[in-house]
Amino acid sequence: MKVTINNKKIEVDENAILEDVIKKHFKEKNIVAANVDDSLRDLSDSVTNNSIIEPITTDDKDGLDILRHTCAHIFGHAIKQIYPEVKMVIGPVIENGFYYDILSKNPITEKDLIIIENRMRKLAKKNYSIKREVVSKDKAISIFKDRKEPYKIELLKEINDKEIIAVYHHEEYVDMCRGPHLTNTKHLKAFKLMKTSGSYWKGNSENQALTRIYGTAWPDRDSQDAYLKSLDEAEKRDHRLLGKKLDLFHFQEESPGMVFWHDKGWTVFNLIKDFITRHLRKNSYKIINTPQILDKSLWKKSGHLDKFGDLIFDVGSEKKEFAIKPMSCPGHIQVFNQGLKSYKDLPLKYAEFGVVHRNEPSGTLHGLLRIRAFTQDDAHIFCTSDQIEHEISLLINDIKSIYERFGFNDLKIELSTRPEKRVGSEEIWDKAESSLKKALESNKIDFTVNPGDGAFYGPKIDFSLRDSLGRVWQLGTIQLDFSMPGRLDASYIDSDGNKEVPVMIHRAILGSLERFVGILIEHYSGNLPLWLSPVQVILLNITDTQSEYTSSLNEQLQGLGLRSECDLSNEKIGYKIRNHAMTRVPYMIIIGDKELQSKTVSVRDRAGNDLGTMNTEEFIELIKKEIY
RNA sequence: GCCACCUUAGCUCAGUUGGCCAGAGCAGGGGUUUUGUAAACCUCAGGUCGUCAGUUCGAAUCUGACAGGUGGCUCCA
Repeated sequence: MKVTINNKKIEVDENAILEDVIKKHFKEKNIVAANVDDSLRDLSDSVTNNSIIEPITTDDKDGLDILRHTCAHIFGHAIKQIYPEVKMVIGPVIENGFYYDILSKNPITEKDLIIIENRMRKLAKKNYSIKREVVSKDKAISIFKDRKEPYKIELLKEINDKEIIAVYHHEEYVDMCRGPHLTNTKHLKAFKLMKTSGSYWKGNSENQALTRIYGTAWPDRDSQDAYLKSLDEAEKRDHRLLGKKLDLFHFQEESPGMVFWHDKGWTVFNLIKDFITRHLRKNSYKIINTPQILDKSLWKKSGHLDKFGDLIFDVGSEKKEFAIKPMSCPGHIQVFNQGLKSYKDLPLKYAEFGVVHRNEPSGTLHGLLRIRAFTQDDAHIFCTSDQIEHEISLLINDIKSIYERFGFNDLKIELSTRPEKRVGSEEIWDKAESSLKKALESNKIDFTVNPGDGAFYGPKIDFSLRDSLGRVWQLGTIQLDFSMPGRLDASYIDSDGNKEVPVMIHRAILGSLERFVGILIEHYSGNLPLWLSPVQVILLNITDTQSEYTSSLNEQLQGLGLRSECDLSNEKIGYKIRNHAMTRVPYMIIIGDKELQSKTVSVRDRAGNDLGTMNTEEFIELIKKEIY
């Protein structure tokens, strides 16, 4: 029998298994599986004639996934030894580790995690062999019947009769898996159970509630430590923590999911809002404002009440039933409907910093990132179907340049198509989806398609960005709507004098301004760029002798429109520097007798760099340059 | 909304198997100090231990309900 290894034909014994062949030809110790003719195989598999064999190590993505998958099995092995009555559900690999869903009568607490983890460690240290066995579907069902694992049987029932079913024997524990898996537990050197969570059978909240245990696993201790350290780093950047430390905003229980903005946070919020407003003015948007509360009949007509009624806050008044607006679009159509519109008026762009309220389930709330009242940088473009492609092209480029201004260059763009719950005919959806696709393609944009993820009224393009920690945030959205204008009686007169229904494009660039502030805080770890810093310069005197000069400099800077403050308190300079560096003020100016005499300033930045002594004019030039 | 966990001074946290007036650091007030590049010193004040109910001679500590929060799940127009 012959196989190809390293581009060389090699003679091997009949009945040889992959492990034997690989061990003979490769020195690496962390080989966990094999790639045979471009498919992953267990090392215990037999060698097939004329195949091309490559080793897979824990340094490979596939090898690491195999290690993590086996780690999930070891978790199963351990928990069944400790709690034999637990039912195993599924245990897939995820980013950085794995999880296992189980059904347990008793809650699994953090103490249990320690106990289970210790048992896993003990099992891994035994360096036992993991045995793969290929079985028929009936055999597999009987195995899991004996083991009293109803969920495994349910999963088996869904598997095609012809598919190969493998079970893996971990001493007395048996799990089912497509594989491949480690052949020995000796490769499991670094793993940790992280947390528990609730989950549902098949991810459906109507189904049986299960317990999910998350774990992480790595080829060695160092890479695990690096991962755990990166989690700590992310925690330090948490916008909720920094929001408190930097005095930006707070939440309190009388208004769950709604922000109390403090002056510094509100300054950042308004700087972002002003920036977007300038963009709107430059691009012929009309900036409007519509009521917070509208009669429920309007929401009924728009279709929102039927689809999203649970998330709408109700308000009663006398005999009328109102709803607090969860979106601005119906309001914008009311403005459009005032006065007769001609095709010459199109495209007509209405923008609003609309404050919307959505009664999100309590469990979903998360700082500024998921709240119940937020401000959208929302706009609706009324246009003809011929104008769609051009308008979408403009938007795509606007969105990209705005993200870049805030320091985000790594974008991800997705096209979402028709969902199950939707309004409008199939023809309308076909047309809508194809115009979005054309706009993306003509701009040579890389995008992925997200089938079934569109809004109920039309398909959409979503813009996500990656922050400095590599996390992805969905922000902007462009949504085509061929339904709502008609439902709410919007129309224009075309060039032939006929009444036509306009197309509406919903678009948001930053999405929720509140959420965007949260993302910015985490991206910059609180060190906002100079143009967004609530306080840009802090002036510090050394002793009382310089207070007057310090105050007059402060007034001078404020007069130029800079956000500066001074700290004349009776404290040592080191103390003042520390305090203001911790609140992330970009520039500190230190003024002592030397500076007073020579009419100069001594400049320091928040990172601790001493920028030396300079004239006030030089300093002003320096920061003006940085602001833009 | 679902599962688990958390809630002690403005903030960050101690508080031993239930036991006299609940502790610390920082922040805050008062004083001393007039200070040169990331925390000067002294002193004072701060809390119905998330809320309500229960067990107990006695509850921050044990039990239950509720509220808010945290991590996920579901959801996210």
